[in-house]
Parts: sequence; structure tokens; C-alpha cells
Amino acid sequence: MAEGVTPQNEDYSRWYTDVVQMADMADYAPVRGCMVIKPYGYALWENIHDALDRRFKDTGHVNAYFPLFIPMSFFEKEAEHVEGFSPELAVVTVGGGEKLEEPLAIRPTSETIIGHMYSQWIKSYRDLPVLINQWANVVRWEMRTRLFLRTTEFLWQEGHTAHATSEEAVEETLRMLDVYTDFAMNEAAIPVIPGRKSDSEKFAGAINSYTIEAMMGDKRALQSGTTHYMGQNFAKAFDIQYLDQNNELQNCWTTSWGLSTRMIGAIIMAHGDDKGLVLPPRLAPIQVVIVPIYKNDEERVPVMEAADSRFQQLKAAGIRVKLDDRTECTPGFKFNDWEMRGVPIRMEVGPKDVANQSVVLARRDIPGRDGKSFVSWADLETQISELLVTIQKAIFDKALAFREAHTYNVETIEELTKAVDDGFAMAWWCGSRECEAAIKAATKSTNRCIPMDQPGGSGKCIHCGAESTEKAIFGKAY
RNA sequence: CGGGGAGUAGCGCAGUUUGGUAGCGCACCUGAAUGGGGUUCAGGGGGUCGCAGGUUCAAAUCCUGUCUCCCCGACCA
Repeated sequence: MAEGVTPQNEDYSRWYTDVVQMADMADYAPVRGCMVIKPYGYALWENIHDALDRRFKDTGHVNAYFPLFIPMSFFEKEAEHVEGFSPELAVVTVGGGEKLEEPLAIRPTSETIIGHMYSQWIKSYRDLPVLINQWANVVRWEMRTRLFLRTTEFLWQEGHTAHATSEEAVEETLRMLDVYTDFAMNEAAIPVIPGRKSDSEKFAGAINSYTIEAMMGDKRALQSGTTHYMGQNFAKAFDIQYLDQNNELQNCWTTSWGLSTRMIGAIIMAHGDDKGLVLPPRLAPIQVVIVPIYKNDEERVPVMEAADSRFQQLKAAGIRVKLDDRTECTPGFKFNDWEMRGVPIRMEVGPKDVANQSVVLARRDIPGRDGKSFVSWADLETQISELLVTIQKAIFDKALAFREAHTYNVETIEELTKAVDDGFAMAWWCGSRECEAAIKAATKSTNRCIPMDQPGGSGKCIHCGAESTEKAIFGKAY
């Protein structure tokens, strides 16, 4: 733990697990596939939570909470849903020492129980739309787990809405896709591709699923958030019905959408480097860390005084700042320590700086001298605020340039096979399951999505050659 | 779930082949010196070897079972 992480180009997977642990984000729990989210990782999640929650409320949603336990029979009401989720359910069969009459599933997602409640709450067109979100933990018994990316239990938010018309529900589904896109781009600084999932990749029980797909540092794809248009599938299965203006009974149209702690994995892999995390300023638990530098007590007093004043100055300006006053570590140690934790700006305050009434600022995203600047105390909060914005944009641009450099327009299966070894492949696709499956079998890559942003025109399906109007993105995914 | 690897101090490991009662580095504690890129020296604390059972005078070491983690595949947010 004393030295650095495994370099990315040596073993990306190990780099990832090293960073997660050494940056103090999470630790392994004594239960298979479960993790402990440590305070630093949780602080990042809280910022993700706040940034999303704000957006949900701005778009008219409210929060509520539904139970962890769901009667097993609920899963059997929607055919595709039960098929999709049964294999990964954790089920409680004993309570209080007694075998339960009906086993209880621990929620893998809450469409069923929320659908059940909606059927009781919704009576009239005047009750619609219902726009509820919940922040919760869910459990999916996955085969293989990875910290943040796929854990047995994870935290997320799941929005569940019910509408009077198909149009409204579709609109809601796309609106939330926009919300996720906006969040990913502007808060997490991850250039995501919003798109529609193919039939075989969509959510169990949905008519259409949408995703924001991101490219990680190893050029693999990560589905970072999803929204689903359920049509009337769940409304019919759970009797979510209302009386319209003509006193006629109608089924609702429902949606659901979720974004999980996986987003933390996305942030780590989209921006991180061999020195550790690189956090986007808008989400970083600590935006500026102050490292005081002194040789002896004589220097220590004025340096600490100046450092503390800077701390107060930034804090008053609403900047998330930390003063690293540990006496047992050398400055060099602290530099590496905070770089590992991805703090966007390091402020060095030493005797020379005190004499000049200035500080040294070092950017996490630009190593070495190039990322350093000298800033006077006077307008420090302004300079830092601007620098945080600059860094936010810089890491976004860097991630975008990386993705673009590793995205290929391909016209043959051979080209596609080659492309997915080095990123994303964009290809005309006829939309058939057969072609999708064939491509998957031939290239070991999957259809990530059909981007919302289409080039227009038409071309020949990369597999069957049929005239196609949409391009799809293929890649190797997490 | 299939294939491979591994569980010994907080972390990383040696010791296991040839059973004899546990060691190294880092971290931690104390002191001194140091301090603008992972300081140095000295002293010190901490484990009974993933867990359960078995063989034996004796088990980290041999046997059986079990749990967990990592890597690669099939499935998934």
C-alpha cells in the first residue's frame, strides 16, 4: 500500500481494484460479492445523489420509499420480467424461525411492488401522472462481481412513473435519458452516448430501453444509466388502471429509470491514471487540498497561519476544501496521497509563498510543472473557482477525444472485429436479432446501443446487407 | 456456473515438497533528527497460519469438507 497502483497498461483490471482500495473508496465485505463503501467513496456517491436528485425534482418528481421484500408471486405476473430476474434473485424463506408461507424476494428492482401499489393509488385520470423516485439498495445474485461495477448489493435510484398516454410515457422515458446524459456530461465529465437498446439487450418487460454508454480507459463500454418505456406491460400485469374523462377504464403507461453506484466505477475508469483517481471537480468530495510546507517550528507557525486563512477564505467561498495538517507525513507523501484520491487542485503553502502572499496551485489532471501556477492570496477564490471549471472541461474534453480516437465507422465484419479490439465500432444494422446474435458470436462484442444521434441516410446492414436506416455501436462491454 | 490462481500480523509475501509450535518488508507505536515530490536512524507492539473436522505424541505444513478473494470465459446496472 505504500507505493503506487499497478499501471494501467500492465493490467487494467488490477489497476482498477488497486485504485478503488488505495484511494479509500471501498473495501471488500465478508459476504461474497458485497462491498463496503468507505467514507470517501460514499462522499462521492452523496454528491452524485445530490446532483441527480436536484434534476429529478426540477423535472417534477418526488421521492418515496418502498419495501425491500417483495412477495415471490409478484415476479410471476409479468412473463419477461420473471424470466429476466429469477436467476439472480435472493430469496428469504425463513422469518423469526418459521418457514414463510410465501417466500420473499429481496428486490432486484421494484417495478413489481411499486406497480402493485400504483394499482391501488391510481383511480382517475386526475391522479396521473405519478412521478415517484426512490433511493434504495437492491440485490442481484450475479456470477462475477467487481467493486462498484457489479456488486451483489448496490445502491441506486429507481424512478417509476405512470401516465395516461403512451406519448407522455415515451416523453418521460426520453426526458430522463436527457437528465442522465446531462448529469454524466456536466457533472461526471463523462462523454456518454445516449441511445436505444436493441431488443435482445433491453430490460426484462420493457417495450424500449435506453442507455447512456460510456467508454472506459481500456476502451470497453460501460452502460452507466438506463431508462425504460414499459408500454402497458406492467400496467396489465398489476392492474394499474384509471377512469378517463369518458368514464372508461384504461391501462396506464409506465416507465422506469435507474442509475447506480456503478457510476462511481465509470468515473474512476473514465478519468483515472497511473497516479490514481482523477475526480471531476463538480463531484469531488474535496476540490482543493492545502498542503502546508515548513522546515521547523519557526516556519511552521506563519505557514500554518497562512494555510488556515486560505482554508477559511475558500470555505467561505463555498469551495470544498481540506487542510492537510498531518504532522507525521512529509509534503511529498501528501502530494502522492491526494493524487491517489483524485483531488482536482492541490494548494502548496510554504515559507516562500507566505513571503510573497501567494500560493502554488497544482492541477491533478496535468502532472508536473505544466500544471502548476502561482496565485496571490487576494483573488484566490475567484482563480480557484475558474480553475475548477477549467479542469472540469479539460477532463471531459480529454475523455471525449479519447473516445473519438477509438471510435470507428466500419463496413465489414472484419473491420468491426478489428475495431472492437480498440474501441467502438459504428455500423449500419438492420435491427434483426439474428444479425445481432451473429455479430456477437463472430466478434465477441455486443450491440451497445443505437445512438439517438444518427447520421441520417441509409446503408447496408453490416451482417446481412439489407438496407438499413440506423447505425448501431458495437463494443466489448463490462 | 466452467477454467486458472490465492487465503500466514492492517497490507504484500517467505515458510508447506522432507509435520517439531512462525519470519521478512511496508504500515503502526515511542524518541530524535528531517520536511518545496512517497525522509532517516534507534527502540517497540501486534499473528498462532480463512473456517470446520480428521490423522498424529506433535499440524501453517498431511487428508476431507466449506467459505472468500483475484484473473479468464458464459450472464448482468
